[in-house]
Amino acid sequence: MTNAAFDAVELHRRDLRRPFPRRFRARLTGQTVLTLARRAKYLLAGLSSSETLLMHLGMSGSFSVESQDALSAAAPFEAGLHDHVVFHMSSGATIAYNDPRRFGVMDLLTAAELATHPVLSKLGPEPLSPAFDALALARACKGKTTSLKAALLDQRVVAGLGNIYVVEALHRAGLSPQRRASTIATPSGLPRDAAGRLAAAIKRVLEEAVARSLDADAYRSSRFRVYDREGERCPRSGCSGVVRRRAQGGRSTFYCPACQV
DNA sequence: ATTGAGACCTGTCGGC
DNA sequence: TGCCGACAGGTCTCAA
Repeated sequence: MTNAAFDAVELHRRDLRRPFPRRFRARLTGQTVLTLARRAKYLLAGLSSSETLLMHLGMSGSFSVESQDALSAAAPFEAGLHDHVVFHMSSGATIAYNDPRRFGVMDLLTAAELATHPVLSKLGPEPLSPAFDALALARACKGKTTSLKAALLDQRVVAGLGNIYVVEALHRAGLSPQRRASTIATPSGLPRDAAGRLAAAIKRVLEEAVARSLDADAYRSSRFRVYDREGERCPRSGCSGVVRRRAQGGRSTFYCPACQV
């Protein structure tokens, strides 16, 4: 959608998780999208005004795109339930943001606000980038008394991991979700073996997820190795453990007590 | 500063 | 069938 401009913007509420910024429609209308990027779980659209449209899908947000030829004067776009924002683009496309739980976010940031953003500016490395490795992970976990599970969900340690992929990566690495984060590093922040295994497991889990997401059938039918598999046999070859579930920080953790140490 | 618990919302699913 | 509680892939805030 780069190079398309916002011809019109419909706003059907004044807030999602937070209020929309002041003059949201006026500031967006007429602007051209020059760049599209992702950082952690945020989407960033760079605008011709040099502002940035920041978007987050929360838990239940989604975008749908209707092309020009799917719509007509006789049957124009009609916002459905939970279609909170609708973008009418100069390309003819209509883009609707739907979000039943409204945990999503949209904001408009000036270049200065983007650079100093209290969340964005503190995000950790992208897990699939070379900057994320055993050393980076060890440094970030050094001295942390919290659990490995909580540390990996902390977007300042590594950016973009959510509950499922943290659970999957910890199983892949053979590390207990309850284990103290500091134990994967030496006191000076150098990586122990566990840090290398964990960094590699995170990359592998995400690479596989990306590959699956490119195949609609594989994606729909896909399940995970331990997530949502309470009571099933541990999938690790040679392990005869049973997957357990427990609450950690209010969210479900799935793990094998036999092979995750 | 760090940490853990609770809050924010609506929809869906399983059990009675 | 309908009702009810538990739970959902994410942050943020607050209190210790």
